[in-house]
Amino acid sequence: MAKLPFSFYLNTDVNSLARQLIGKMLFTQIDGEITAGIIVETEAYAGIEDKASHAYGGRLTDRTKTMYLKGGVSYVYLCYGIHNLFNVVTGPLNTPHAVLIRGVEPVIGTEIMLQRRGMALLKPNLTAGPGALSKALGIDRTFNAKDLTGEEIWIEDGWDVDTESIVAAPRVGVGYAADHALLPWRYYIKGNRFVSKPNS
DNA sequence: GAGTAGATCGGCT
DNA sequence: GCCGATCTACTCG
Repeated sequence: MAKLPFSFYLNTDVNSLARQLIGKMLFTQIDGEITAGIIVETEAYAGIEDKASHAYGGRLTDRTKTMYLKGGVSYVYLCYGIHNLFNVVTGPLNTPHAVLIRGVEPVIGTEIMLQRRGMALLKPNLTAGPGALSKALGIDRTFNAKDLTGEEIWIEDGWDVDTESIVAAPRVGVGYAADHALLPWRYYIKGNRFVSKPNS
């Protein structure tokens, strides 16, 4: 097992990258406690031309400026005032492409994840859904703009998922994006229990 | 099990 | 002021 190299994140094709991230292992280390899970669901957000993206039309604010960074850092932002959503920034500098991680399957530190979520039993909803997985892995806004090859959060190779097990479907919760809402830019492992609810 | 409301921050119209 | 890349708790059947 080795961390994915910096060059992995510089791919300019977000959709290709979103698909490649399926089956990878996402790690966090907080106060010496390591938790990790296999990525089973992602969504691609393609820069300034994607109406569902925060960077649509070149929008640049304190929050979204992270997306304009060089690939290989995290973009964590607050949604609905409550949930921290974790994205992987990809592509070269000033190309605001990002991949939203929507679901992981717990592998390492399951006890710690349960504790963070205040749950007693391991159920799929521990880490199914972007808000849920962030909380389980201990990701909050202090992880924004972190180097994904560092010591606090990183990604390694995980499962070998064959192409036929990866399904492409429309993205979730972006109905407002009009003609871009139906693009099949959501990817997930067919039949996996930790894929978020709507659809699957 | 399905449907609805509440939580609560950043960025628009 | 309203709505969003959401989740949970609470109601009613």
